[in-house]
Amino acid sequence: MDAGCAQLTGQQRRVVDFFERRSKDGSPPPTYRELCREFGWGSTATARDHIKALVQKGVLSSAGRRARNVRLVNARPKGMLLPIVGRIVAGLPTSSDEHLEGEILVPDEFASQGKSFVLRVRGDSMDGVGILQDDLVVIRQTTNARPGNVVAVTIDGESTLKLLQRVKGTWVLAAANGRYAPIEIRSSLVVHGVATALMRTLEKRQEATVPQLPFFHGAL
Amino acid sequence: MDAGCAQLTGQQRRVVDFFERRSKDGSPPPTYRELCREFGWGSTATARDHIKALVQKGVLSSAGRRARNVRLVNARPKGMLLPIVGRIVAGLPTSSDEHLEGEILVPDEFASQGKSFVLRVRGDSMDGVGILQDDLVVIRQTTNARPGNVVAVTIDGESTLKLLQRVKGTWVLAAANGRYAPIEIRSSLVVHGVATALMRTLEKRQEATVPQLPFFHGAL
DNA sequence: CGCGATACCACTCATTTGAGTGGTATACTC
DNA sequence: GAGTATACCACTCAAATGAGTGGTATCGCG
Repeated sequence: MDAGCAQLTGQQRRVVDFFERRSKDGSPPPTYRELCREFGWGSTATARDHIKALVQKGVLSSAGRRARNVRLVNARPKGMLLPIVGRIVAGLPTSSDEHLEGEILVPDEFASQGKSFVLRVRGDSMDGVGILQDDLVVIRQTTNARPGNVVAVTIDGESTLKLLQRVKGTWVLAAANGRYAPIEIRSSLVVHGVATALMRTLEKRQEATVPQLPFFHGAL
Repeated sequence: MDAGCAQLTGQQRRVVDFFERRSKDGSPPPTYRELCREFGWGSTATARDHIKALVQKGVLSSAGRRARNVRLVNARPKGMLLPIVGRIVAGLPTSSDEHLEGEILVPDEFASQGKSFVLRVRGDSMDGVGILQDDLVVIRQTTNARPGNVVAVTIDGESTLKLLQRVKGTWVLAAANGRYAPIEIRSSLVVHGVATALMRTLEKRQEATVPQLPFFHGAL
């Protein structure tokens, strides 16, 4: 995948780094002249030579004679913004913005494929598998699920997370918690999708009067 | 914060949307002429008028006479790439790339301030508070911690997560799990930081022969 | 040594581009 | 009805820009 990257020369590496730095802080791609200024070159031909070489190596791409149209080939965002849903009302949760709490950036590893949304967990029915109240759970909208999956369902108007199980030939929705009885599948029920990932905030940030650890030995 | 956004006219809203679309797919900002082509305008003056109005309203920004230098004011990445550390060896975990597993994009909400890294959890010592084996925990590197925080520490060469507690005037590192005894603070010990967030993959994606749910009622 | 790749230079040129001038029409407000 | 903001137009122009030509120097390879 990154085969060509190893074959970059030192100077070429530095040029790509410059493109990456620009990309990160939101600046448009540099012009030949801006590259010259950055690297102290005296001729736009030098900049063009480097761009040409890097395009050849597949690191950059450009098309046609347009200003600032050189870009990094692998400039994927590595994540996607998904809506946070507080409660699933009915039907598609993303279409109605009734209980939308906002958006959150979910890493590609957690929601790469298919339409997904983020559900804020209510209740403690899943704490047996480490899913707690107020956790954010990424739900991939799908009609397929396998035993062992955590699924988001709406049962008789109320929406929760349940563990999908197969017991003696029948499908059962179970809470991962002794205090709730498993539900056999018969009532009016909507499956929204399968839980693919979980995100939780552990520490409320209050930087007020924080005590210094007395036993701290210094990590550097 | 978004006070000015409500005062955009319909057309202005459409222009900003175009900038956002371009920004998302990685294209450089449009030129006056590209805007004209997009909206069917016949004069670059029209494009300029709109840009000028939007800059005035604080939605866009531009500086000087340069090609494609108009950009969205709020085009933050909304997340940051943090290294995933498999095991903390000694000292600063991020400096040595010995046990680096890669990088992951962490939402701003989870690691907005201070230097942080991501630790992969080993062992079950924290499953009492919903932190399981193989979870990814965001650690904010700090020398400050409060009772109740989950901290990443290295004790006698081994690094784990512990619950920081204050018991009868002494500091104690406890596991959130009955099977481990709490550790009083005296031995050689390094605090790496405080756990601020948690991320977990719930479903291993295997799209092979997935059975259709027999009870599925159709969420569209 | 010749060959190719890298890494620069000076200089030119057609196009692209931002920015300006001046004008029209509509809508809303005071 | 005057004033102001929006939303467009035609036309112009200088600066910015990508791209080209031709040249130099270094380095490693066979």
